[in-house]
Amino acid sequence: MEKTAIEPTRAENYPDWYQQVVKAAELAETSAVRGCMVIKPWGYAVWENIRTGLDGLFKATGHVNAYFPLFIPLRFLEQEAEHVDGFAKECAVVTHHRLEAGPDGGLVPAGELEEPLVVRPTSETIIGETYAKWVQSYRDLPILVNQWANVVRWEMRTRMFLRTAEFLWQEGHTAHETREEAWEETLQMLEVYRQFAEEYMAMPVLTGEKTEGERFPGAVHTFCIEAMMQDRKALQAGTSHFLGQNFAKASGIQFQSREGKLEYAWTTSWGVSTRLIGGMIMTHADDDGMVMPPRLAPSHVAILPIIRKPEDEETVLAFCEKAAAALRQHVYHGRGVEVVVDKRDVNAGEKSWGWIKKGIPVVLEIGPRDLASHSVFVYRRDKTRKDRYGMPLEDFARGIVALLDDIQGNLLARARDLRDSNTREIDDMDTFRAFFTPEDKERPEIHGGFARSHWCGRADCEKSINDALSVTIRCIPFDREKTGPGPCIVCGREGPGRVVFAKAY
RNA sequence: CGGGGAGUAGCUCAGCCUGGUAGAGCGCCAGCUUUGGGAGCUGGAUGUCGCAGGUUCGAAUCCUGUCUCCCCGACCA
Repeated sequence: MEKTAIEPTRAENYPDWYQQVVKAAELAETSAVRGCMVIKPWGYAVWENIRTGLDGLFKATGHVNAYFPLFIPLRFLEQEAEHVDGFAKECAVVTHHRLEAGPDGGLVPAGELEEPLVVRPTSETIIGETYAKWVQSYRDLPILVNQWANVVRWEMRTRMFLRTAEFLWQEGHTAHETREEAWEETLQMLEVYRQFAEEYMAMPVLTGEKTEGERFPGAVHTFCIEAMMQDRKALQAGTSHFLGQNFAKASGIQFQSREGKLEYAWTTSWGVSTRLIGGMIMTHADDDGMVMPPRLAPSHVAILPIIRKPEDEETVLAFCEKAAAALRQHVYHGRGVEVVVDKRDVNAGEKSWGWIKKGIPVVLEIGPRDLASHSVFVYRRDKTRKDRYGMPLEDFARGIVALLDDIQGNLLARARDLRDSNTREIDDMDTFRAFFTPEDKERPEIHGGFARSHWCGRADCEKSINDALSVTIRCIPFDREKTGPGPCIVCGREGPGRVVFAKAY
């Protein structure tokens, strides 16, 4: 078997493989603070690209950015009962505003606050308070604001990018005059997420609604994009919430309507987080490390000068710079093609494996022999190292945008194949149970996937499956009705159509 | 927060059961060799053995506490 850059491989130990990829690709590392990670430059650049891409889509749909406080007065959180229940158990609370020298030389908190402040786990309440002031009349609506921020949820169990105590995200908060308008907004933003996931991340997603049990605390309806990872588990990659008038009532967002009556606004909220990076890793990375979809890759092309004799150095480097300059003239989806010429004085193998592990879409090797033929030696990250080929620089440069698009398309197609080939319609409990049970319980192999089965709509049936198999309903697809009615996989009562069951992150 | 595993050189880990004052491989540094690709040889540097107490003449090793990481569970983006 070929030696892989990442050990263990996905098949050997998926969770461990994931950790090793994060490390080997230099995306992030653990920090001195429990549950919090340091996002390293290569990983942060991915987040910057996610932000730029999404921000453009938000602006295109009429949204603007603003910033609200990190600290939320405790009483704000208390205003919406379900919301409190949902977040109370994972809040970091600030109770003091000063440090004083303690008896044994250390520092101790002093100056207790009259009212504790909660580090935002999400901002519905503080933004609601603000909107209440902004909104007087129907003329003040809609409010279409997004915030790029960090939030803190004191999680019991953390995992790099997928669940950390502090994470970066985007939260959109909108207020509308009518139910219909808020409803449309909720679905519009879900569609933005779907488009972003598929077109930018090359990560195919299902769209649909969450069941009551999986709903955002305080929301009336929660919609989601749901992706399948390479271990066939589901990842909730983004959510869009229709909040009805719940938060408007809690925060007092009222306005005088066209008829002169005082009414509560209809609000929505929607968000995606640095978890998307975890999704990208588990969708595309392989046993040699990260595989970056070109549209979000920090850099597109790494050029490795192959210098064997000192006298070749000058001419080879000059040709590498020439190649880089030629590539940089091309524009890839609104962004100049980004090229790194890796002149580091480390050995060639380590250098090229370094870029493979980082997942850069294309590696060019350029040595003395290429100078004469004016050509480059090309490796693309979505193919094997055996598929490398040489070609004239001019042709390569002319085709770079098409090449990146081809890689992007390949990654999406590959991910879609994996998902589709591991999605099954299942109509009886024995098959369902077998689908979600590993053959080797001591060392569970990769198994399961998405099961499209009938469900009667009762929380009891959902819960019994979760209790027995750790499988949950990931989403109720919008096209559910198309599959026709059928008997619930658990109780046999008729339901209106199939829903998607899976193990989840 | 419950169960399991682990923290020893930059990295991966051995040593711990049966206490005697720290090792290997990789990486790093130097020299030579090699030269279309994760190189070879020779030499060298590197550790308050996670942290704090305790037992002991003596602790990486035994005991207690504590912190962190990983896996499973409950909870969650």
